[in-house]
Amino acid sequence: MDAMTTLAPPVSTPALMEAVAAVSAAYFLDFAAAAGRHGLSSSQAKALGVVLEPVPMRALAGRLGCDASNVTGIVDRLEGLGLARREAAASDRRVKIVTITDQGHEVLLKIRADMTRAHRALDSLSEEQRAGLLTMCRQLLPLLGN
Amino acid sequence: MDAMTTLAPPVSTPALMEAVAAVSAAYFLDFAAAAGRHGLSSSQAKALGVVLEPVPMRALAGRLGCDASNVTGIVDRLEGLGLARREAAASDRRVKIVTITDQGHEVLLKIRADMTRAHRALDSLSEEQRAGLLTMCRQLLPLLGN
DNA sequence: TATTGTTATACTCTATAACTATA
DNA sequence: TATAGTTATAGAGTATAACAATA
Repeated sequence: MDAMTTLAPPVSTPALMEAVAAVSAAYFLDFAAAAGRHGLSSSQAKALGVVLEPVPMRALAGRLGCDASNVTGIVDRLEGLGLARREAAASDRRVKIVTITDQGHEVLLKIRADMTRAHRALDSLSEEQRAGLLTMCRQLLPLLGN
Repeated sequence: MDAMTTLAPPVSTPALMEAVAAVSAAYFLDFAAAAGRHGLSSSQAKALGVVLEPVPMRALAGRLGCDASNVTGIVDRLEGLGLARREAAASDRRVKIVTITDQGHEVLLKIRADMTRAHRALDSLSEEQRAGLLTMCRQLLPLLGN
């Protein structure tokens, strides 16, 4: 039994949610700003990260958490910028596979390298928030079958 | 200087970024879904959370990470739903203060309660979501000083 | 019949620029 | 002159519904 365990009491759910919200908000704003500096919307940049591995349009919608009809426009614009491309699937001719291009890969790496504020956001968490995240991880692990 | 501080030093690593990205994506999708169930967009719900304390329009824009011109429409819709209201500032007649209403407070609490339930409903997670959470916990735990 | 991707439609979010009323 | 909020505009994201091609 270490000191951390004794110091991390049953953290209230609100405190835990605050910690996650604080980190998430900082991360999202940072991500959107970094994408914008490289001429992409956050949705486009997020999609670019998903298609690092070739993904069907439908599955991409699932990963982005939006309806399939939206993916058409998002991939249209990425394709127009030369950052991704559609390819026909061999097994099912209804399916189109989205793949990142070399140029897209370069842009994605630049965006990720640009993200630094999220680091500082996590560093600047209050001790209660930090304890909340720690407790969350400890509670989730056994529930996830670990 | 207490034990918590020594045990949880500031950390900045690529693994940490991945963990933050995973938790942020999960949180955002959860938040947007919970807001939608109560008839609000994620921007509207986020704004509602900010104005728990009265906030000038300009400051609200800063907190939302968007241009001030957008806040007009967002608050218009919240006001139309009876969830927030504008009030004149006493010190500066150019300024309008946005405040949450009792009804808005109720809706916000329902949304947040909804998220807590969603986070706890691990059984309903997809395999992909489950894997993402597991990875996040494993990466975040040691970096938090455990 | 069911599924994949697309299109059409309508609403919201977003930034830019111009406007007003205050300071 | 500078600032707070609004309006006008245009581009992008979003869901719903309907459609053609394919399974």
